[in-house]
Amino acid sequence: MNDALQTASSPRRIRQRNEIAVLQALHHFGSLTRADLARRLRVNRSSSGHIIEALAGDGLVREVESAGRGTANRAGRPGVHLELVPDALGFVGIEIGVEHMGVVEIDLAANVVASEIRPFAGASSDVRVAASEAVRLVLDVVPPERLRRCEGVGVATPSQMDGQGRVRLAPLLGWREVDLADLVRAQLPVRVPVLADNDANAFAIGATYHGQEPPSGVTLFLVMESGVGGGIVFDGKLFRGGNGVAGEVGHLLVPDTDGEYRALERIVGLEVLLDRYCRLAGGNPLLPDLLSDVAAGKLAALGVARDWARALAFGLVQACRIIDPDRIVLGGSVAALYAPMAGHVVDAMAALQDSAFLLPEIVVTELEGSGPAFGAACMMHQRYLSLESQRLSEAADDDG
Amino acid sequence: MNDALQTASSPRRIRQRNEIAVLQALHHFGSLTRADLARRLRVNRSSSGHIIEALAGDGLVREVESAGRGTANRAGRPGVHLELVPDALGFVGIEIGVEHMGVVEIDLAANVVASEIRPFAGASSDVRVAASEAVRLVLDVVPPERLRRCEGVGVATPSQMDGQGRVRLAPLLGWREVDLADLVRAQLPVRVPVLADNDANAFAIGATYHGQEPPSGVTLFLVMESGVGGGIVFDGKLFRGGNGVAGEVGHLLVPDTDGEYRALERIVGLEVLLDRYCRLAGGNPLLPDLLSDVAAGKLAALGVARDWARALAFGLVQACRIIDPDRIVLGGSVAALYAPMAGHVVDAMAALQDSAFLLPEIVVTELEGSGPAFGAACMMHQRYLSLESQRLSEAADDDG
DNA sequence: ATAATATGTTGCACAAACATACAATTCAAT
DNA sequence: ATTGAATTGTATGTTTGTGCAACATATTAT
Repeated sequence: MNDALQTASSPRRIRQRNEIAVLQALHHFGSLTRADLARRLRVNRSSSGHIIEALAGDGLVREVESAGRGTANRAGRPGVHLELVPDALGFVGIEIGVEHMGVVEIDLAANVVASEIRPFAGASSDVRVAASEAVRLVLDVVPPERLRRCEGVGVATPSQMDGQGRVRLAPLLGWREVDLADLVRAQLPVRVPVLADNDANAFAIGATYHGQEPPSGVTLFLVMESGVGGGIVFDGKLFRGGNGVAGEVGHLLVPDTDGEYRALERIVGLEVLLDRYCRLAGGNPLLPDLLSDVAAGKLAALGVARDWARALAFGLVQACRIIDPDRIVLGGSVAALYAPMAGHVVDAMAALQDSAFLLPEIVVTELEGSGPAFGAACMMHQRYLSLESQRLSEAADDDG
Repeated sequence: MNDALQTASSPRRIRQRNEIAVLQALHHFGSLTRADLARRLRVNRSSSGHIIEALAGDGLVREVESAGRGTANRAGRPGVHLELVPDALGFVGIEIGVEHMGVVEIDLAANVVASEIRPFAGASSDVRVAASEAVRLVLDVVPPERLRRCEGVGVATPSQMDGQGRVRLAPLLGWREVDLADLVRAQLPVRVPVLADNDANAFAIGATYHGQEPPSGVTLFLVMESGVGGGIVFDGKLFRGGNGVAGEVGHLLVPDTDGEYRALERIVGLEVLLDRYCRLAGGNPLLPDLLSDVAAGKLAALGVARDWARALAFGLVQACRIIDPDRIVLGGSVAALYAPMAGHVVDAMAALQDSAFLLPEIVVTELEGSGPAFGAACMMHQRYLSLESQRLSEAADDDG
């Protein structure tokens, strides 16, 4: 992060780089032959073989047993397909939320191997308590032998982080200026890299990890619950901004129905939404009620939903002018309202912006288990596949 | 741009990479010794020497004659300072504007060696005419022997570009779907890389090039004239967005004094600003008139300026929520209004945003000559110092 | 003057990729 | 069925570029 500009190559770091490129390629494309890899990485076939040999020796890569005969439709000797060894390594993600705490463990192939969610009174807990609770949950979920293979622990919290992963301010948890990663690291029985990040950022990375396509372009990610968080993913990597708080779409100023400007999350957030519907329709509706009423075409529900759509559209248009995403991904429980209102949102966006601009594709993700925890694990997975830790740590740093 | 993810290293490409790292370091820090470079690039002193030897052989780097005795305040043999050979190479930037056309030539040290601005009826000219006019201007300004050393030509226009440098739409020039770079390339008598880009983007890169500090963080750049363009620079590189139209701050929706929201550039743009002042104060004021009236404390002028400041602040706050810049740079003639209104803008921003967010530093640049043309030249300079062209082109591409 | 410290250069070793050749394996055509 | 073309994986030797250690050099401090 600090030497973003000038990176020099050393004689054996070149191999490190190529091994990582192979791991990345295998991760994104599932299974490739040595010759495929040689073409893709622009190296000689023999070099590809050497690199694979080293990775196989480390147990990270293996040959696919019987790849099926479907591949051999071309003349020439068919190549042997290679794949990552899923359980060679593991990565753990922790989400510390306001009401719950979640842990997800993924393997080298980014498959979820274990996960659990547990109630936790985050709003009234000290940071140290939260950290030790989180570590206990990890130890409960991840057996010791898999923990030994763990190559990274990520912690996601609803908080503003500085660039170095310290918590600057977490109003929902009542924390400020704490090195959460350090606390967790100290409690863990194994010595692994621990990083903390914003939950929306983690969620964003997790959402891009599902698809197997090699990440490219700019994706704006929104998590809509009580608040509205956001993250920007650029060519598969997080765009954090100068102070680590980029993508705060929920704090965009958007005109409300009364003409006043408010933060977007104070218009389209869960509580506000239900509160408004309650005022029109009475009762004590929950989100599923609103959704079914919208589906049933009830006027009050449609009115609330239309206002929601208009505010969301305004915020999205603003964000599009700044970062020009080619994809917007909506997550969180409130995102379920998008499906019936998609037409309204798109129409409102088109009406609000200059016709010369393109509208990005907008999709909704279904969030399973703990999205931020999964994302936090993915961030460590991504980190492992990008020139850190691993064998590079064997070189002793003796720089002042 | 396409292989953003997997890059592999070859055995002699490592040298290429290190040579570029040396050139970058010398560019950013002006003059360094071989030992300085070795430390900074984390290579051995002997390797540093070899790399310098090769670069000196190519005439790109030379030893500084007499560095003055100020350096030798430390024990030990003093190092020999090295510097880029400024006139070893050149880069040309062209701006094709609505009313004028500009050319700037810079050298390897990014110093301006030649520049000229010429009137040009861009709004009523065909693309081909514009391209050949631009090339003629280049040939007039850059003597043949320097053109032979040219390593890149950049073209900046007020237009939406796609990711590959094609003009998608240029309403001010009446163009659409043209490969401008290709047209210019075909007319040039020498074979050099030619790239086209948005003028605000070019301006942004040019503005970051002035300071000698190594670029880091996120900078939002605004050019305020009749319209308001913008660019985002992230660790010294442009953030273009998914479709190449990121940073369009001028199209942000901002509440006007009448409560309606409009595109920012339709509130703070030059013509609108003067028009409003005219309505209040009468006459036919120009920008300097408004500026001096503001300085003199005339109420009408102050009122217009305050409205301007409020709208600008709103737009900036919105942009900050999305990309979280640590620096905002204002350019263009209208930026002169910022200095007297800085307090108002900052206060308005602070009032509009959550107190948890930091306010970025806001500065104003003085624009000399043709900013976009200079920036376009800088973009080619930057490209040369970043793993393209140069000796890498000697490898024949035989990939399908 | 001598010691200490830092720089630049030189000779040698090593790592890793490249180039080429060759065996292996499949499809297509005679 | 046999041959030929195409493609993969591996083994040879070569080239390149860096790291390491030693040394001469140049300057400051004692």
